[in-house]
Formats: sequence, C-alpha cells, structure tokens
Amino acid sequence: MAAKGIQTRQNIITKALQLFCVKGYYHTSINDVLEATDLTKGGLYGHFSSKEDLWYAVYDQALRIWREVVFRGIQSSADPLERIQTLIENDIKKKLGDHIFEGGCFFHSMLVELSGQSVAMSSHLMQGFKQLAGLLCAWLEQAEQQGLLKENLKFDEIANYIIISLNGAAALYAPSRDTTILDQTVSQLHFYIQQLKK
Amino acid sequence: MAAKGIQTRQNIITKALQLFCVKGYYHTSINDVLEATDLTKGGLYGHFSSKEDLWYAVYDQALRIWREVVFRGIQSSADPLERIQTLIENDIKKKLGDHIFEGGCFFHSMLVELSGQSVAMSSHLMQGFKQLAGLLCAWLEQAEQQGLLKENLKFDEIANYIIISLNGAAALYAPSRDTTILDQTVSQLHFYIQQLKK
DNA sequence: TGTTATAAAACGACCGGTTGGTATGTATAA
DNA sequence: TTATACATACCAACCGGTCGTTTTATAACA
Repeated sequence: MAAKGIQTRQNIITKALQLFCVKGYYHTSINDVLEATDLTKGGLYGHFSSKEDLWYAVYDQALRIWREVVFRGIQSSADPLERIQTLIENDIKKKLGDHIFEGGCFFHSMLVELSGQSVAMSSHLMQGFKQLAGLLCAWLEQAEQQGLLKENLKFDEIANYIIISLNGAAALYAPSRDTTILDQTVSQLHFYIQQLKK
Repeated sequence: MAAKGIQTRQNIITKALQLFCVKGYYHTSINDVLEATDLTKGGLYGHFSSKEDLWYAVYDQALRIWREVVFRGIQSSADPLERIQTLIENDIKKKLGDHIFEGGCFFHSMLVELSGQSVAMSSHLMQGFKQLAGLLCAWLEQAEQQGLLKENLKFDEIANYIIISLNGAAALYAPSRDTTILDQTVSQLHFYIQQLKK
C-alpha cells in the first residue's frame, strides 16, 4: 500500500516539475497538475499540504536531477580549472541543450518569478546558488595552489560571474530555443577562463 | 480636454511599469493597477483595450527610459570599446543599482515570465535584445577597423555574451539586492573586454 | 462673463470563469 | 477492522473584461 502512495507522490513531483518549468509556478494551476497526474484535488492534497509545499518537494527533485547532470565526469579530472569548464559545459549543453528541464532552467525561471513574490522561496533558491559559488571558489583556490592562475584574482567575484553567465544563458535560450546561444556562451566562458591562467 | 486623458493614460503606464517590475505581469492584477492609479475598471479600459495592450505601451515606456539611462555620456567617447564599457556600466550601475526599474530589470523579468506564455510578447522582447546585439556588433567592428582587437574574434558571439551577462546580473541582483554583485559583474566584464584587446 | 451643448473621461455593478484550498465520503489492501 | 489513497462536491476570493450610466472639462454662443 505504502508503495503506491510513494509512487503517486513521486509522479506528482515529476509532472509538477515539468509544468513549473514550462508555465512557471503561479501560472501552473493545481488543476494543471491534476490533469497531468490523472488525480483529483483530494488525491493531491493528501500528499502535499499546499501548492508551496509541493514546490519545495519539486525543488529538491530539480536539485537532484541538476546535480546528476552537471557533475557527470567531473571527479575524473585532477585539474580544477578543467572541472569548472566541464561543469559549465554540462550546465549549458546538457541542462539547457538536452532540455533536462523542459522549457528552460527550473532554478533560473523560479528565481525570477518568485523574486519579489515570496521571500522564503526566493531565498531558498539563492542559498543554492551561494553553495555553487562556494564550490567554484574552492576549485579556484585549488587552481591557485597549483600555480595555474594569474596573481591577485578575486575568486568569489569570478565564481559569481560564472553563475551570472549561466543564468543569463538560461534567460535568453528559453524564449528563442536558439542553440547557437548555448555554443556561444560555452565558447566565450571558455575564453574567459583561459584568460585567468598564468 | 484631451490633455487630461493623455495625462491619466501616462500615469497608468508609469504605475503599471512599476507594478510589472515588482510583481510581474501575470501577478499584477488589473485591480492592482486601479488601486495605484485611483481609477476604476471603466476608466482604465477607456485607455487600453486589454491588459496585453497596456503591456505594449509599458514596454515602449520602459525602452524609452532604458535608452535615456544607458546611452548617457556615450557619444562623447570616440573609442568604441570605451562606449561598450560605458554602456555596460550604465546598464548595471544605473539601471539596476539606481533602481530605475523598481524591483529589477523590466526586460529581463518580462522575458523570463512571458517566455512560454505569450509567443507574441516574448518575441517582441527578443527583438529588442537583437537590436542591442546588432549595435554592440557594429561597435566591435569599428574597434577592429581601428586595429584595437585581437585577430579572429567572433563579434556576434561576443555581443550575445555581453547581453547574456547583463541579463544574468539582473536575475541575481533582483532577489538579493546585493550591490556587490553589480560591482563584481562590471569588474569582470571589464576584465573580459580588456582581454579582447590586442 | 455667464450659459449651454457636447464629447471625453471616469464610474461601478456585473459577467463567466478560475484560483488555491477544505470537508466529507468511499474504495481498497493489509 | 483499520489506516491509506483517492474521489467528489463545494467554498470564498479573485481573475480579466463588458457595459450602461454619470460626471466633468471645454468649446461655442449669447
């Protein structure tokens, strides 16, 4: 019995993730989710206490998926700068290009939509970006210790800028679906990181 | 007589622009606009045939404001690369930092919210970004003719990447209001453009 | 300068439809 | 028998938009 419940709960999350990505959070109605899951109100609200509660579950799922996609083939490389390049390429080419999140990037879309609407949810998102910035920072420090970088670089600044570029690419790719944008961003970020080297 | 009508129409646009920036298009109800303008339904719908019609008027206003802010002190510099730097600094420090659009950047917010919702409106926005890309491209070509740039640079790629960076900064600044993000983006974009020089 | 005609401008009740959410009932599997 | 899982009917609030009516500003005329 319990298995059935978990299964439907998971299905709700999966379908809601798709809808949130394509239509946005507010513009996805509970009825949209019900239609996608072949459920009714009572069935859904047995699993989630509110739409916002569902969103947090969807966020966790999205984070799990993103991590899987973006950290693929990263431990293999000892060079921290190469790890950064791979992460960037995975984020743009795989996350965006392969439409892991249909209709764009879940995190970026939610960040923009929820900023100014829900402090709780948007700061939840910001926390995730801060974690990523911390990771990039750590990798840059490793690169410095290996003597790969120019002097006097500000690592947190660089880390933030990379994240900003990734978000910008998501913003412009979503409406156009123009894959050259992805190639160009990867190419320019590659150039940018090369310039950090000694 | 006509003067009164034009005045209220302008006031509606101004207040709607603020609301769209802070709350987004769909999450701003007609009632929100009515409250801000001290009007009633009939009064507003005498000036605009629909909410979407109002949006297009707001877009024009936003573009006018943006141009005013971002092209300030640009004709003065003969160096095209300097013009690009000034445009970037104006866009980030003035448009975002001085909260010209309260709550973020109108164009970026709308692009994300409307992408996947309204093809007409989001492609209207994309057209604007394409125009800007064209301008940046032209300036880069000028810089090349002056012999300022490295060989074999792809100008459209660079132009798109700058626009992407500006949008990314808008995405991350809006929820955090952390001005260091602005400084960092300007600083890194400055570094990036320096690397394009011979 | 005061009066009146006229059209612009604003009002506000109302529409059908949708929103997120709840309370209650029922089928089913352990 | 009992808890789980889902269905159904319903709620008040809100959505964008319409429409007949009333107010108001101005131009023409006396």
